[in-house]
Formats: sequence, C-alpha cells, structure tokens
Amino acid sequence: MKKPRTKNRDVRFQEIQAAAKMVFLQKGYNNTSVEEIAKKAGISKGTIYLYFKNKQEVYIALMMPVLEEIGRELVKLENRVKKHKYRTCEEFFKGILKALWHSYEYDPEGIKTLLAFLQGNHFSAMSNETVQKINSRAQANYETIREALSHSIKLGLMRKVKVAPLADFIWGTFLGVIEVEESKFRITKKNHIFSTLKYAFSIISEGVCFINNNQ
Amino acid sequence: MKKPRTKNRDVRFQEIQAAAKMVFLQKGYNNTSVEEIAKKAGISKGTIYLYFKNKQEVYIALMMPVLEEIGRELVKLENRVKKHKYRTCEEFFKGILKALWHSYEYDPEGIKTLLAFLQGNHFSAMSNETVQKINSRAQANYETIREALSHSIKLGLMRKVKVAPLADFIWGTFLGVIEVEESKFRITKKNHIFSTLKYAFSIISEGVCFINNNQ
Amino acid sequence: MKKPRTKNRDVRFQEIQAAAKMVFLQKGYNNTSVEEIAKKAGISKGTIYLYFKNKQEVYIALMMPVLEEIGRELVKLENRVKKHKYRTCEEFFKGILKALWHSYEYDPEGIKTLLAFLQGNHFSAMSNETVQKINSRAQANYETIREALSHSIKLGLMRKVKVAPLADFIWGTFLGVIEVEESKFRITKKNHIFSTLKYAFSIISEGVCFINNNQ
Amino acid sequence: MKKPRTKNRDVRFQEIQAAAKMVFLQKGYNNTSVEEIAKKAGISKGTIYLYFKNKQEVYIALMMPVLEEIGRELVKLENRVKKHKYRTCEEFFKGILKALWHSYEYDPEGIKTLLAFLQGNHFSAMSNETVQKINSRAQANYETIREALSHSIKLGLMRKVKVAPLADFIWGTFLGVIEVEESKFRITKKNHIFSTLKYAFSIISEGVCFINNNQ
DNA sequence: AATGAATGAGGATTCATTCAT
DNA sequence: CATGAATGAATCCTCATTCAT
Repeated sequence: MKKPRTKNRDVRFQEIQAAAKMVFLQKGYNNTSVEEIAKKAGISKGTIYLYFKNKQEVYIALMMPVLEEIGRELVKLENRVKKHKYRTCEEFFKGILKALWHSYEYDPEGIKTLLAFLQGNHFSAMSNETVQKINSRAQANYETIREALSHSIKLGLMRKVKVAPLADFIWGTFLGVIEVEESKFRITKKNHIFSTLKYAFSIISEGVCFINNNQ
Repeated sequence: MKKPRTKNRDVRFQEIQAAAKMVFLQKGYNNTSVEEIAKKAGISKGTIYLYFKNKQEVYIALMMPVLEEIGRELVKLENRVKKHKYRTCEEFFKGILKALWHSYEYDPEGIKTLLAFLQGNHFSAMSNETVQKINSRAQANYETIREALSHSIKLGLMRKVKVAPLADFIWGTFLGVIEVEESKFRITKKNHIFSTLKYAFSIISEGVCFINNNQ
Repeated sequence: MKKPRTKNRDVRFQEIQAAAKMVFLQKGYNNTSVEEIAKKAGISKGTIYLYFKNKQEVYIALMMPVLEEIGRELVKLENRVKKHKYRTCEEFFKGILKALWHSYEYDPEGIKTLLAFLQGNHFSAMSNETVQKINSRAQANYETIREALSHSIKLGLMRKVKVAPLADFIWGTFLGVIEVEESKFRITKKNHIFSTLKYAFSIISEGVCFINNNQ
Repeated sequence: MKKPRTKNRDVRFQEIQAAAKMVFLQKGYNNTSVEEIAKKAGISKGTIYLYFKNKQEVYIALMMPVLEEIGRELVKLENRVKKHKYRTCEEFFKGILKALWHSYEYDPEGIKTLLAFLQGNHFSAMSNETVQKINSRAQANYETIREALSHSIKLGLMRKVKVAPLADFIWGTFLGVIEVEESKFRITKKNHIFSTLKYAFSIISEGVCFINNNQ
C-alpha cells in the first residue's frame, strides 16, 4: 500500500539471492551459470542484471545477511556480558558458541560462501563497493567479539589473555571445524559439526578461563 | 617453431607443478588457464597434457606432496610419543604444532590448495584415482594423529579425552586459523599466522592437559 | 559489438541449415568449423548453439528434410500404384526413378549428407534422439518402397520377385550411381548423374518386368 | 640375403598399412590419430613419418592395393571374354560379379576406404602424387571394364548397349549395395551383401542380355 | 632406423553480458 | 519492468608433425 513497487523489488531481490545461494552452494561459483540462477528463481537471465551489476555482485551479496546476523548476535552477546548475564566462564563460552552457531543455522550457505570468499583469489576485480562493505562488516564483527572478550576479562570471567589472537583463534576454529566436518560429512554422511564445535569450545573455555595453578 | 628439448620426466613434472602452484595460488583454480601455467613453466600448452591428464589433475596433484609431508611429520610425532620424548603435555602439543607448522612451511601453497579442495564442490568429475589417493592419504593422516593422541593419554600426558573430536578440533583450528590469518594478511599485510597458531595451541593444551579441579 | 536482432526461430534455424549444408558439402564434416557455418549464416558462433546442441546435431539434422521428402514421394508412388496409375512396368519404374530423383533435386546436399552418414563410423556418440529419428525414418521409407513393389506384383505389373533385395538393389543403385557420378563429375566436370540413373532404371525394369521366356 | 634392408622396409610398410586399415575402418579418418596407428603397428609415432609423408598419405595409400586387385581381376575377366570362356550372358555377368566380389573379399576395408574417398571432400590438399595415382588407377579400371563389356557385345553375348553408362551402373550398384547393406548390417547384424549383389547382378544380366521381343 | 618429448595451431563449446522488443 | 536472442571472448584439449637423441 505504501510502496508496493519497492516491496516487490525487495522480494524479487531476495528471491534471486535464495536461488543463487542454492545453486552456488551446490556447484560452486564458477560452475554456476547466471542462467541456472535465473531458472531456479523462475525469472529470466536478463532480469538478474536489473537487480545486480554482475554475477560477482550476486555472489558477494550473499554474505552480507549472515555477516549482519553474526554482527547482531555478537552485539547481543556483548550486551549480555555487560548486563552480567553470564555467571561463569563456561557460560560465557557457551554463549559465544551459541551466537556463532545461531548464525550458522540462520544461514549455513551464507557461512560457506563466506569461507569460499576467505579463500580469496576468486575475484580479480576486488575493488568495488560491495567488497568494501563485506570487509568493513567483517571488521566490525571482529571489534565486537574483541570487546566482548575484553569486557568479560574486566568482569573477571576469564583470566587475562590477549584478546586479539583469542578472537582469531575462536573465529578460525569455528570456520575451520565447519570446513573440516562439512568435508568429512560429504564422504561419511555423518554430521559432527555441532558436537565437535561444542567439544572444541568447551576445551577452549577450560584453557582460557580459570587461573590455572599449574600454569 | 619446434624445440623438442627432452628433459628428465621428473624434473619436467616438478617444473610444471611449481609453475602451477604459483599461478593457482595467485589467481585461483578457475581464473588460471593452462596456457598461463605453461608459459610460467617455460613450456608449451600441449606439454602439460603429456604429464597430466587435464587441468584438474594438475591442481589436485599439488596436494599430494604436502599431505604426504604431513603424514611423515605425524608419524614422527607418534614415534616420539612412543619413545617418551615428550615429558609434559605442553611439550606434546608444541610437538603437534611443530609437525603441522613444519608441513605448512614445507609447502604453504599446498596447504592452501588443500583448503580450497576441502571447500569442495568445485570438481564435478570427482571419481578419478587421484581423488581417491587424496582421500585415503587424508584418512591415514587422521588415523595417525588420533593414535598419537591416544598414546599420549595412555602415557598419562593428557587427561582422558575423546580423541576423534579432538583431532578434528586440532586440524580444524590449524586450517581455520591459517585461512583467517591469510585472509587478514591480504588486507593488513601483517602476518600473524604462526603467533596465533602458537597461542591457540597453548590454550588447547591448557584446556586438555591437566586434570582441572574446577572441572 | 552487440546486435541482438531477434529473428523468427524457424527462419534462423533454416538459415543455419542452409549455411551448414553449403559448407559441409564443400569441405566435409571434419574440415568444417562451426565458426565457418556461423560466418556463412551471418551470425555468431554462439547463436548456432542456441539452435543445435552441437556440431554433430547440425550435421545430422540436415538429413531429415530429404529423408522426409523421400518418404512423401514414396507414399505418393505407392498411392499411384494402388490407384492403377501405372499401366506398364516401365512406367512404374520410371515412377520410382522420378520419385527418387525428385528427392535428389529437392535437396542434393541432403542426399550427399545421407551418403556420408551411411558411411557411418564418423560419429562415436551415436545414441541421441536425432539418430533414432533418422533411422526410424529410413526404416519407414524402406517399408514404403517394399510395399509399393509388392503391390505392383499383385497387380501383375511385375513378375514375382523378392521385394526385399530388390528394394535394396534399387536404393543401392540410386545412391551408388550418384556417388560414382558425383565423384567423376568433380574431375571431368561432366554431369551424367541423371542419364546414368535413367539408363540403370530402364535396365532394371527390363530385368524385372516381363516373364522372360529365356529365363 | 639379397636385400634384407629393403625387404624389411616393405614389411614394415605393410605392417603400418595393416594397422592403419583396422583403425581407420573402425573410427573413420578424422577420429583416428597417428598415435593409434603406431600403437596398433607396435611402433612409435615418429616411425610412421619415415614411411609416409603424412597421415593423409597413409590413408590414401590404403586404396591402392584393392584398386590394383580390382584391376587384375578385371583384366582376367577381359582375357576370359577374349578367350571365349563365357558361353552365355549370365555366365559373363556372374564373372563380373565374381571379379568384383573377389576384390571385396580380398580387402573389404580397402573397398570401404575407397567409398569414403569417393565421398570426397575430406582432403583439402587434393593435389599430390598419390591422389593422381589413385585416379589414374581408377581410370584404368573403368577402361578395362568398358572394354570387357564392348568385347562381350562384339561376341554377341550381350545385346548392343551403351557401355559407358552400363559400366557406371555396374560399378555404382556394386558400391551402393555394399554401402547400403553394410549400413543395415551395423543395425540388424544380418549380412545380406553378397546375396543382394547376386540378386542385383542377375537382374542386370536379364535386363541387358537378351534381345527382348517385348522391348 | 627408431623413438617419443615437445610443439602450437586449431576448434568445439560455454557463458557473462547486452539490448531490442 | 521483463525477456531471451544474440554476441564473442575465453579456454580446454587434441593431435599432426618435427627433431634431438
């Protein structure tokens, strides 16, 4: 009623993204043709170019929603830390995992796209706005997690560790375990992603939380 | 127009691999043309097909050396465990990192190729011998690391943990941290791979080693 | 660089076929590049693939029209036999030749393509629908000519001969004479196709028509 | 003992031809690689070029033996005519078929190669000596058959017909029936080549032999 | 004489992108 | 807005031919 045109535009935009996500995930960036995406979205090839500058933009744009979701989750985490919602260190790390895992479940393909993107070198023309958006969004997420960590140290939840490498460690483990388990899953069909992540985060928390008298 | 200068088969093979590694790493699998590899190797396109069945084989074959190196390192690790070379748990985990890191330094591009391969779905024709070789080699490496972990538990170096998820955690962290740090490196030009890995492994060891009375 | 001038699908299809026919005939299947066909048709390479699955299909599809024309002509022949249009055996055989010759004139290149196709073994991927269509159409034509022959025997136009080998003989002579005369034509530039065929069919009719008391 | 070098050369030459014949027949000219011929002949690629100028020559040379055999057979036929060996017209035509059929059995692949060659347009560079040799040999064969026919007319074996078109008719039928029956054979696996040829030649003889009072 | 590694032109096919309708 | 026919650059791969050994 207000702006049906714009709303339709958004719907269409998201339909294309949904289609693109499915096809890209299944066949990889280069083995996916714009035609296929169009077919999956039930529209014609040309229409995609009314919504995206080119194929690369379609791909890169897929990451934004999940990056934003991660951002929102991490902000919630930070807020909960600030509000003293976490009584123990374990709880805090469970909170981190929950935030990340929630994002994964929100959009697994988005995460995998992100992984593929990290691998990098797929895009020669790495200079457009969208890439900038991605990077600054990722940067912001790093900030947030570091602050959450810092804050939990201040609150005495965790022993005094260097937050920058810890954040990278956490993020690297999250992505790395997903990558490894996804890859094994393709062969064994046994899904251990969550259980391994849970296990990993419990160990990290043990390694990082208590002032260890053996240290 | 013709200069059929015969060369030792192995030398030629390795020259192609070296060239391929450089180009693939710089531009990614799909943005690299066979022509470019040939040019880099100082030979002609056709010659590549005398040594590799197709482009994919060239790519996949790049992983074997590093997978084998990892295997050798892990076997050495296992032997050292069996020979009681590690007095403490920390030493043991430093040993694990050393083994993995050694492999990374032995062939960083190989590891990155492996990462790209794990991402998977780029290869539709995934049924040839080479892929089988890759997978069984990877499988063997998993076995070795699990056995090293089991043995260290038997020896009392580490508390009794589930080795399968721990192995996945270790491997996932190793790869994930590399991926994350490499990606950041491309932007910041600051190389934190090793320091972050060292930090991560120290935390893992703390989380896994001592019988924590707070547990 | 771009001139997407849309054209009626059938028109475009036939333009491609016309171009293909010319080039294939002049240079043979393997010495003809898709590029050349496109150029001759005044379109771009890619466009051909919008109308044909691949080069082979372009080639094979050239035979259908003439096979169908032969079919139509043979049906007409059969009908004329049934309607007692042929008073004598000679007339009947003149009718056969007329039917075949008409088809040749309708599309000489089609006949030559058919000849090349019969030679066979050029197409390894011989399992697609088009080939099936070709074969069943050819089969149907054989049926028709056999029935026309049978009917003319029933009507007493011809002595009682075995129709299956006679049909093969007729068809083989038709094609063989064309092949031989075309080949000589290329050297001598003297076209004897029709006169030789006429002569051949008159001899066949004499050999087959009357109850020969010397037999 | 006399010239073992030369003898070996000829043996090798024929080995290559034998191999080439098999492979060409199975896969067609363009789908056969020099490599394959070499492999089949148990020699190396390069060696073929010591015996033939290029691939085309290998192919074209395959026809010579059978063309020569046909020539020899036709000369024998002519001599038999001259020596009054044929009492009746039927016998004479049986003799013609025998001569041709003998050549076919002597080297079926040679005949098929000839058929493929007749189709022509496979060779752009149609100007070398070998092609000249082929053509003059074929020409000579035509002469011989025409003379045999003329002679048989002179002897009253056959009624007075135009020998040139008759020769083309005979030759065209011979090749055409082979082509048609070979092609059907590939589908039905039923070999009717000889029986159809026999039938065809009996009809031709009836059409051509006796002074038909109905004519 | 024989080899087979090396060459590189050649060609089929795909697909991102454009634009007339 | 939407379409989809048309484009043509790009690229993998084959293979006839050469030539150092």
